[in-house]
Formats: sequence, structure tokens, C-alpha cells
Amino acid sequence: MVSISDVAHEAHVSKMTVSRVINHPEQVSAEIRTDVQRVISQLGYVQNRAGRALANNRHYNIAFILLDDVNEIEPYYAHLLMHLTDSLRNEGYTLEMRHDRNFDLTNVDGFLVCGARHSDFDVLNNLPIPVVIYGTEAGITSVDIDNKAGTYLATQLLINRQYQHLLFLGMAIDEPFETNREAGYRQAMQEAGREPEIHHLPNNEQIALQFLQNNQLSANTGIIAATDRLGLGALRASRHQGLAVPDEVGIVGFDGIYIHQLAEQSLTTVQQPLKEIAEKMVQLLLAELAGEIVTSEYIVPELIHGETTMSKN
Amino acid sequence: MVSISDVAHEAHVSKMTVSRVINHPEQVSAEIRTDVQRVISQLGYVQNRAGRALANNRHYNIAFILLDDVNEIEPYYAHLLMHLTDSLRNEGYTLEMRHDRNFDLTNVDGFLVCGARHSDFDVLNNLPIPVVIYGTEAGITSVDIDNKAGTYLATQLLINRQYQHLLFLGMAIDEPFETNREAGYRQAMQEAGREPEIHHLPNNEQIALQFLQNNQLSANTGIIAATDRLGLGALRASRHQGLAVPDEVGIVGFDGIYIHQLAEQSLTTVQQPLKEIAEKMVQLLLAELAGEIVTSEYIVPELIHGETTMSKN
DNA sequence: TTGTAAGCGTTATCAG
DNA sequence: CTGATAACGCTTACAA
Repeated sequence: MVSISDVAHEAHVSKMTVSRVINHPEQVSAEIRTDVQRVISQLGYVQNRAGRALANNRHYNIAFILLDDVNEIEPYYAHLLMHLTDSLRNEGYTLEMRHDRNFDLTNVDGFLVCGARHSDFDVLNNLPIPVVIYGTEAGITSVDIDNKAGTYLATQLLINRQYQHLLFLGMAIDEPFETNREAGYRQAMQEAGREPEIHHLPNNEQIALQFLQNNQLSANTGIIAATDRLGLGALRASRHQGLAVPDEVGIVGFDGIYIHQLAEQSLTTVQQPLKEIAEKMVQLLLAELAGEIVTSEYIVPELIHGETTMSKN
Repeated sequence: MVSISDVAHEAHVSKMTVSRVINHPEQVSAEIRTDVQRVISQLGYVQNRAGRALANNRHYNIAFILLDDVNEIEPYYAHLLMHLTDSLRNEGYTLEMRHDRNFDLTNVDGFLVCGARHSDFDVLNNLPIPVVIYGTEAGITSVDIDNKAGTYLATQLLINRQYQHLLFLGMAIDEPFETNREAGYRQAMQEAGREPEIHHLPNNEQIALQFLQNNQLSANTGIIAATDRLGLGALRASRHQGLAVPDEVGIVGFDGIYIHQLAEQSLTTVQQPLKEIAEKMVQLLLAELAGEIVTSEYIVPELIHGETTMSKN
């Protein structure tokens, strides 16, 4: 491996000059700078990050910790991960994949965390390096979608499309993102002077299907589902009951990666803008690393119009 | 950060002794060893990997390069990635996520590559560090499922279940995994004295559905699909045509992560054993790093029985 | 603007 | 079995 000394020697300058050309090019005279750059590319020199890390007490490496159980990993994590990888690389950082609760500080400058539970927040709050989580938790820098705004949009869509009976299919868990999704529905309903109807189910399309089979849907029903899986169950229940989608039943899901595309009819859904989320997470983390004080951010998701809601006219 | 010197000082030994306790404990007397270990945990010392990397000319870091387009990333990559992360960590290595064709050697000891195209193999073959790919390519160490064995199993299943008319839905691409999947079908058919019928389609459930709509299926048909997406299309086509699955039409997919669970009826499928694949990939890469000569490996996939094939009797 | 010296944390080598 | 020394590649601080 060619090192900075090789470059220095070949360019007839000191190691420091080479280092400056790389890190502070403006401090080097134009002539020497181009000369050194030429040698760098001639020799194919690349910085040894271990050396730099040691000298700087920085690793230029961020750990992405995915805490969900392997079997529950939804496909959109793969997309979030790709976007995080790209965003970090743009900033000269590297992404190290993690999958455990050790929160091992070795080799990293910060953490990006996904799927953290309540029990993790205590630990995360007391880490000596910056942390940004995907989700919402007071006291930790986070990026989240505005879940409430998402279901608010979804509910308004179904109202506008003239569905009469609007019900919310929520998840049977006590997490902020669930309560917020429910809140968006409630608010839109209240503003429209409608009476909310809410059911909580495990996040599984089979169970949603069975549940709705036991509760005959009426024609002209709009279903706001807290997830695409629940939306998928609603779609199947409607078909089983002989109700036409979207003419008699309208359905909006939530999450917007993968599942909605695979449904029998493409699902209208509230899409998580993963690229934007990834960029914000990286931006906040690097700002913290630079010593800035940052505040959590919420990103408003977007409605994707599929075949389970009536089109405008 | 507490360093090896702090531990050495506190334990009244030299840095080297601490280093030995960590890397070659058998070279240290039992008494001193336990003493040093106590101090290590008292002080919460963790190795600085940059220092170690510099001294050893090793990084203990492997890049996982996912070359597929973001939009085409199938969910099972997320699972493969998790398993790779776990396997590497077990061996004291770290996984660095990559998503580009730079094949940047900085900071890594080896590459694990997924989704490589023909045009990549030239580069991959001439890298100065070990590479293991997921897939098949002569001249590069690889781990792959035995695609032929998979479709062979699938075809035999449909033969055993007494489906008369057996057709293969392949992908319209010229890649070894496709030809191998086709070959498994061909072989099973030949052994059973049946005439093969093969169609090639883009890997998309909508297109498969349309294609089969234009080619009325007969009752008592068995469909071996080269992917779960194609299998899903076949399932929908059968239902559209009023054919009962699995009684009149039997369907087996291929891949076995996620899609088969979300189908209207759970799809019988040939499952990629991702954990095993990940473990093998890591094992081969580390063996190469250790200077061993290794050969590519093929893993026989497993049939997952769903609701799209008749049960035994 | 450029160079020199020292140090970041670790381990291989060699000496005791 | 244990320790001193030098080295890995790089950058900060200081000197010229």
C-alpha cells in the first residue's frame, strides 16, 4: 500500500505538505499543490483511515444499529440503509452495520438507531457520542415522519372521495407512532364532524382479514389502516365480502415500501420519504459531531395514489 | 477513552503484557492474566481498532457491497445483511456497508459482493484483497444456492402431487441462476418422461398475470415459477380464471422471503437459506484472508410448503 | 508557504 | 514469562 511518505518522497516534499494538499489545500502554493496531486493519482494513493483516526481521535465511521428482530425486519429498512450509506459517503463517512444492543463505542463517532424500544432509551441517552434515532423520544435527537399528518391526509382523502363510513384500523401496541397515527385520524374526523370508529389489531394481514370477516363491512366504507399490512387485510376482507374496491370500499395504508405494490390492487398509501429521512438523520448527526445544538425533525409524508381509492371525479 | 497504557499502569505491568492478555492470553501467567483482566473490566477498557489496524496492517473490517439498484432491492437482502453482520461480528470483524462500484480498498480487508453484473467481474477478479460474491461466476470465490436443485425439488413436488400439465415460468434474462433454475425443471421433467413447457417473462407479477390471462390455463396444471413474483402472478391468474388453487392449479415460487407470506394464499416456495449462505460467505472470506485456498460452495435450498400446492394425501 | 518533531494506541520483535 | 523499543500512517503544534 502506498503511503503518504511515498507520495512525499516522489513529489520531493515533506509528508506534511502532502497532508495539507489533502486536508487544507488552500494552505499550499498552487504549483506544489498540483504537483502533489499529480503524484497522488499517479501512485494511486489513498488515505489510510486508521492512521488518520489515530491522529485525529476521529474514526469517520458511523454505526447504524438496527434493533428489530431479524424476522420482523420490514423491507423498507433496506432502503433506509441504502440512503444512509449514500448520505454518509457523501460526507466522507463510512457506515458500519450493527445488530445488537452492545452500543460498543469502538471505532465509531456516532450512532444512528432504528427500532429502539423504551428500554433502550436510558442507555442511548447516556452515551458519550452523538446519537440520532429514527422514531420519536423526548430527550434524544430524532428524525421521524409526522405520523399524525400522514393519517390526517389519508383521512381527508377518503372524506373528499365521499366515503361515508370511515374507520381506523390501528395497531395493538402502545407506541408513540401508533397513537400519533390515530390522532391524525381523530383530528380529521372531528374537523369533518364525523364520529370516529377505531379498532386495534396485531399488525398482520391475516388477522385483519379475519377480524373484518367477523364484522361485515357496509358499502361505502373508507378504511384508514395504520400500516400497509392492515390495509392489505382490509382489501382482502372487502373482496371476500363481495364489496368492490375502490367503488364501495376505499382503503389507505401506511408505510409505502413494497407491500402496497404487491397487493392484488396497488394500495393507496402514506409513503415514508426514506431518502429525506436518511439525509436528515445524517445531517443532524454530523451537526452534533461538530458541536452544534440540534433539535429533532419531523418530515411530512406523502400520499401515494393507488387503486384502492377512487380517483378525483 | 481509556487506553492500553492506562490499564498497564493500573495493573503495574507493561503495555505488552496487557496486549498479550488480550491477544495471546496463553502466553501470560495465570496470576497476572486474571489481574489484568480485572483491571480491564474495572476501567471499562476497549481496544482502539485504529491502533490495532495500524500495528497489524489489518482493519478487521469487511465491506459488503450491494450493487443492485435501490429500487430493485428485494427485502431478502436486508435479511442476508443481518446474518452477515452477525457472522462477521462472531469472528471479530465489522461490516461496512457499501453501495457503489468504486471498490475502494481503504479501511477494509475484504469484500462481500451481492448483485454483481458481468461487467463487474473483471474488476473483482483483479482486486488485491479477497472477494466472495453471492452468486456464481467462474474464477471468483462465491457462495450460491443450488438453483438447479431447487427447481428440481419444486418440479418433483408438483409431479408427486399429481399435477398433469407442468409449466415453467422463467425470467427473461441471461444469467446463470436463471438457466440453472430452468435446468432443474428440465431434468425433473425428463426423468419423469414429461415434455417441458417453458415461458420467459420479466420478473413482475403484473406481467405474469397478464401473460397467463392471454393463455388460458387448463385445470390440473402445475406451475414452477422462477421467482415468487412470478408465482404470485400465476396465483392471481389462476384465481381470475376461476381455477381453484391448489386443487386445480399448483404453484411453487422461488426465493422465500416475504412475498410468499403476503400472497393471498401463502405460496409454496423454494427458500434461500440466508443464514447458512451468510455464514458460508464469511467463512470463505476469512479463510482466504488467512491465506487458504478455497473453493466456491453451493447450498441446497429447502421447500417451504404453503397453500398453493396440495398436501400429501 | 513549508518543514520538523512528537504523538495518537497498538503490536511484532527481540532481549532479558 | 515479561518488558523495552520501534514501527504502523497520519496530523497537530510549532519552528523556520
